[in-house]
This record gives sequence, structure tokens and C-alpha cells, in this order.
Amino acid sequence: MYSQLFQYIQKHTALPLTIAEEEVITQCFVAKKIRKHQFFLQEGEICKQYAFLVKGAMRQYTVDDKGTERIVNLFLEDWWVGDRESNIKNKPSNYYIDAWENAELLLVSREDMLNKLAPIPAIAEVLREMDNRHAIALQNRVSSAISLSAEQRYSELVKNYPEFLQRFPQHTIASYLGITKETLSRIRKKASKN
Amino acid sequence: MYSQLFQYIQKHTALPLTIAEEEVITQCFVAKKIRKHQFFLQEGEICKQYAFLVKGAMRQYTVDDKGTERIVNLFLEDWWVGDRESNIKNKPSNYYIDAWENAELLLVSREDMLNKLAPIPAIAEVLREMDNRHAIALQNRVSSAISLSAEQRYSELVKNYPEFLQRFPQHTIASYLGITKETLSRIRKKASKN
DNA sequence: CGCGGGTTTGATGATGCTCAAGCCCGGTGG
DNA sequence: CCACCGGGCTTGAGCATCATCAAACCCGCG
Repeated sequence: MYSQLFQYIQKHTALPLTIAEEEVITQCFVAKKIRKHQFFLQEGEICKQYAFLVKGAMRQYTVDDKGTERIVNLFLEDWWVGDRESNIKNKPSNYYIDAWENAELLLVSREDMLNKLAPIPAIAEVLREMDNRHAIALQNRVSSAISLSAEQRYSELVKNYPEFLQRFPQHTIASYLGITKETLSRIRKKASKN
Repeated sequence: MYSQLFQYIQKHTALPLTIAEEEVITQCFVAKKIRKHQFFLQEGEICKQYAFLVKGAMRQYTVDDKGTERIVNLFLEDWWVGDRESNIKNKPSNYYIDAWENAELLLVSREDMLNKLAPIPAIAEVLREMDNRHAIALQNRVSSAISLSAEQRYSELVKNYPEFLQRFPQHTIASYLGITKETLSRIRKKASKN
């Protein structure tokens, strides 16, 4: 499991890791498997740990008054999973995060992240990189959410995250796009006529 | 102008700055004033610099095929202004950024940011803090954009960023919320009947 | 006074939601 | 081997929300 994390690190930085640093890293991350539908985080809990998703697929969502799930994020291999606001501010989360497929995670506490990991230059760079990509992705999502139609947003998704379509059912994709499954179904029907 | 930047830094970190570090900071940031409607960045340009907004109000937006502006971000005092994607990837921006009120900026290049500023511990912490708040804000915006009605989004805005209502005209606020000025006008009318 | 930017109002229409029903398909048990 | 079940997907009818377009209004300013 750890080898994948190290590959990920090497992919996102040119800086090398010393043996000692590798040691620290393996100590900070705790392996955990969770099964489909199991929760990583529930509303009201504090997100004490962040997770590197080694294998599997996960969802982050809120549940509204009528009990409908609103998907706010989807995660696949090599993504970081957690609720940043809860983690940083140490406050109860508004979100649920659960496994959509059986998943393998590497958990790390906020303290270890800050005190032991962030001081390692290679890790610091990887975290910066991650932050950058994360911020860019969110910015683009905000931008398309407020300015594009359902149809346009769907085709952006097809372009940017085609894997999602393979791994998650349509009603989940629909919710992620902020539309209903019926609307998505009609959009796909229309799109397939080309 | 610089005093405000130092106040901002002190507000977001407990770490002290040495005289030498303060010196480096003042050297890296270049003061610039821009007048209402002047551009900080135009579509197609590369965002070489980031800016700390000392005074004034700014807007970031795209322009669609019909020539309509879609506001994606609004900035006030003590915010960081720039297009991260363009800045980091060194690629042409999709956005315009201009001044809505006459503004005073402190400009910093990406190289200085990385090479001279980031190594200063206090600055590193401030940048991390900034990233955190930024990511949290974006996440919340995505979440409300996909799951709330126009009316609900407006009341979130009133709650979270009441200053915006004082500083920007309604048609700008409407666009920021992803609705038309007419819809916003009607929402406000309805809301005022309470 | 008249102009211009911003806001409001009304009429109309498109987009996407809700609710209800039916379909498809893989899995389970008789 | 078939009947049935359940989850997911599709389809249709009616409706709510919000966009569009056009006109009027408001108000500060030359």
C-alpha cells in the first residue's frame, strides 16, 4: 500500500526522500480498509484525519431536509479525502464521506501532517502542488456551476473526469453536477444522437 | 501601504519577522495604483504576478459568447488577487480582472513568491493559512451552488459577505450568484417584506 | 433639463424539477 | 429454469424557478 503513496510523491516532486524521511512517512500513515457504504466521516463528527486514497471510490455529500443526498465531491485513487474545514478548524463537519467501492486508505492525523510531514521538503512541495491543483479545480467548478447550463456542465465532466462515469452510477453523477437523475438521463439521450 | 501588509501578516501568524525579513518583503512587493475599470489581467494574458489588495474593490470574470460578464470572484481589502491557474501553469488566463473602485495593490512575481518569500517561516504560515481559507470558501461555494436555490444562495451571501452589498452594484452581485439582475431584484423585494 | 447607469416591473418562455409509472437486468430463491 | 425482487435508468405530464426581452423608473450629474 505504501508503495503507491511513494510513487505519488515522486510523481509530484523532483526532490528526493532520504531513508529516514521515508521511515517517518510510513510511521505517520496508518493503513485502513473500509467496505462499500462504510463511513469515513459523518455529519457532526470532527475530521481528525486526512486520508490518501490508495484504492477504491468514495463520495462526499450533504443530506438536505428532505433526506436527499447532494454530492459535493467524488474521489478515486490517488486523491486526498477529508473535510478541510472540519480538519483545520477542529469543528463538526457538515458532510458525510463514505466508500462507494471497497476502499484502501492511508490515514494521517493533522498533528503528524503539520509537525512531522510538512517539515520534509519533498512533502511540503507535494502538499503545495496538491493545494494548487485542488484550488484550480474548485475555481473551475465554481465558475462552471454559475455560468453553464446542465448540458454544458455534463460535457465538461465528460471531458475532465471521464473515469467518474465508469465508476459511479448516474444518479450520483447527476447530484455531483447539481441536477436530477431524470435531467441527466435526458441530456445523455440527447447527446447520444450525434 | 506596506504597513497594511505587515498588519495582515501579523494577524495570520504568531511567528515574528526579523528586520532582514521585513526588508526582503518590502523589496519583493511593488506598489501600484490602478483606477476604476483598469485591468489587472485580461483574457489571454499570463498572470505573472499576484497582488495583495491594500485598498479598493476588484472583480474577476469571464465573458461569454454573447458578451455577458460572468463574475467569478469579488475582492476587497486584504484579499489576494490573481488567477492561480494561469500564474502557476504559466498559461494564458480565461479571466479578466479589473478594478471596480480605484485600487492600491502590492504586486509580487511568482519567482519572488517562491524563492524569496516562501522560505520565510512566517510568510509560509500566512500562505498556508490563506490557502486554507481559500479552499474552504471555494468548497462552500461549490456546495451551495449545486444544492441551493437562488434565494438561499442570496441569503448565504448576505450572511457571509455583507460588505459586498455595500461595495458592488446589484447586477454584479447577481452575476456572482449565477443569476440575473432581474431575479435578484425580485428576491430582494420578496425578502424585504419581512 | 436631459443623459446614463443602475434598478424595477411585467409578460412570456425555456430549463430543469417533481411525481408517477414502466423498463431493464442481475441476483435470489422456489 | 423460471418468478420475483430491487436498484438503477428512462419516459412522460405538469409545474416551479429563473432567464429573456422590453419598458419604465430613479437619481445623481453635467
